[in-house]
Amino acid sequence: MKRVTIYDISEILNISPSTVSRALNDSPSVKTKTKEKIIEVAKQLNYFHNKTASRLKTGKNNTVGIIVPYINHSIFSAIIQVIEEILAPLGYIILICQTYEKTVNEIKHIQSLLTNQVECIFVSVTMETINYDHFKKVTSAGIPLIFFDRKADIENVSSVILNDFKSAYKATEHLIEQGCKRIAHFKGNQNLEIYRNRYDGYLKALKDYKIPVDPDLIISCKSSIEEGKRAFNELYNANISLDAIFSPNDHAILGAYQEIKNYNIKVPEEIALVGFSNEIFTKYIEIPITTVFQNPELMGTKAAKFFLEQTNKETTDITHKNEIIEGTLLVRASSKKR
Amino acid sequence: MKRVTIYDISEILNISPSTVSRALNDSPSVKTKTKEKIIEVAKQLNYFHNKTASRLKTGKNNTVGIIVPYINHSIFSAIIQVIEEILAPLGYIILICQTYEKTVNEIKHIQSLLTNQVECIFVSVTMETINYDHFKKVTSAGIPLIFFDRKADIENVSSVILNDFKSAYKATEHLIEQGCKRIAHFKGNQNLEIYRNRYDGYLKALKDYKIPVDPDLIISCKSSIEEGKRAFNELYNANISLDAIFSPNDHAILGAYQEIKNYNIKVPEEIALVGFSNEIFTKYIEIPITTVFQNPELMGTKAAKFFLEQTNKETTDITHKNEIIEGTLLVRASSKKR
DNA sequence: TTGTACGCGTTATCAA
DNA sequence: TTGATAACGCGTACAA
Repeated sequence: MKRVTIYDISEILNISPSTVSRALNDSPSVKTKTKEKIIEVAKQLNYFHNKTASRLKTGKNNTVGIIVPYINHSIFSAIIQVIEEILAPLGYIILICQTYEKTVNEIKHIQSLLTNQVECIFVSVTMETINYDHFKKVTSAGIPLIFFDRKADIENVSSVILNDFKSAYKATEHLIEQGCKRIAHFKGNQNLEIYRNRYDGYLKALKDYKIPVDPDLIISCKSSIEEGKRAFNELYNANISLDAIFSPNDHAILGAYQEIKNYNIKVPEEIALVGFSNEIFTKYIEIPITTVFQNPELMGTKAAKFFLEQTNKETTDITHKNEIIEGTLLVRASSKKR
Repeated sequence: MKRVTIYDISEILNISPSTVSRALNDSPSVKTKTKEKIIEVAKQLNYFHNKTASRLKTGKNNTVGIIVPYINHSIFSAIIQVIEEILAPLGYIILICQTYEKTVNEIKHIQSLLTNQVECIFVSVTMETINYDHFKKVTSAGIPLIFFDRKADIENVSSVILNDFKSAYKATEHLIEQGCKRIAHFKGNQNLEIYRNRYDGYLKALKDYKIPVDPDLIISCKSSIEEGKRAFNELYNANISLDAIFSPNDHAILGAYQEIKNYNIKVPEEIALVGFSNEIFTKYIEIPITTVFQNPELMGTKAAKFFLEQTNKETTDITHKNEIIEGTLLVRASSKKR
């Protein structure tokens, strides 16, 4: 099926294509009467503007790309939601890509977005990524690169991340204040800055309150219900005494909770629980779980704003902003011992 | 910043742009040696392919659009996830748009996707939409239009939806089998086919089991926790006796549950609850809620497959498929009386 | 195996 | 206010 072009319209009306183009762009230098005629015919022919051609000509693309590990994970979908909400009304098109935590996919998507001439790339890096060359390609092409939630440590980029260290510190401190002394930690993938920071926040709080760090209480654990079950069972079967668990994600703490319930151990009296992310189930579970609210809406808003500020600036030199958002500890029944 | 083009490469190497183009497209008719030289220089110049130009030239766009009410609602994000998973490896770019349940946004996005020359549009229509002219523009432009979860009743489209009627019937039947006789229904927005069908399924089950339909038990309710609370309180304050609630969404049943708990009414003994959608919290709540699993992964997969079948077909005539997926009733504690 | 020449659909520039 | 023309960057038929 042949698409209708401005030439088709111009031929029918016996006017030049340039006038048609002007009319359809609502240029003031076209007589209202001609404009009306043109729009009328365009409608009749079911014409629609070819943005591809217009992009090529003008160089203005009105497109941004977002790369996340999984778009259906609550924090990412919330952030994408907000970015779309802000940019779509301004005429931007949003391209989305998923990495599934694989660096190869990240590289492919960066490449693809560059060839698509996007005006900005928003990224939350994978757990795997240790080499940042693909990101450098973006900045050296002069395209704004904005990290959210998880960032790569490179020059000339903007970022909006959570104060993971402080949030984890507050979470651990809270457990200590509840009287807990044997606080286990489900240590996340240390490739990721966020998990390193959450781990460090945990360690620092223990140190500040002069609670010895027991390596037996620190167990590597991925972000899933199954992993949380496994991690708790390892501790349980090894007969390691503990009175609290701080998990850097909610899924693992949910898994642990289910096992704890199986063993008829009381929460929070015998074991207090704190998670991270404010997943919706933490609020509605039998014993609501204390967790850290990351404010993804604010993250998305800031990220979008950073882009708009950069792109609207007349000057060519790009300014970079790195913002750290404070997390909010939501204290719920799973940790309230006092 | 001026972007690097194949002309820049061709000048440096003193070869024609066409050879550069061929080399970069890995054409077999370019000597390996020249190819290598070209790729080398391209790398040095940080060249990347301009898909906009190539699209204009070839007419092949490799882009699809997805329009949903909210991308962060679990069913939609799950479906988008799967569509991306299937199409991205094939080289497709995914454009996403949110309507926020507003027809005006739907119209704007359809228009925008058309001007973006997408090869296919996947849509889940808003609750508001009653006029389908904007969808007809898509089909008359010869672009595949594929509905998922919620469809518009028009010609020449494909769709993948749930058997909402049967799922609601099964849900209601299950309550009846548990001995419930006064089953309330949180009637959803009847603009939406899915809510009409769920309502009809409820009515049909009552009828088949010869249980009188009591209008007092049918109360309009939107999909939110607050609305569920309101709806339950209306029933409660009006002193209407009931022994079960079937809600066509999980959020409202959660709201109702919270109020029921406040009143110290026993679930499921005094009131049995059934929701719809298998939101994650239904599984982990204190009393797990019986609900209908919609299998969004399957919906997304089918939708993507429909597109691929159409687009890979050599013939120009488009075939349309309308698939109805069966829901699965997940029976949990909130309705198990026997 | 490589080069020449043109066109995809639009818009910007200049002239009328 | 409108028209003619060139150009955006690429791909391809055709020629060499």
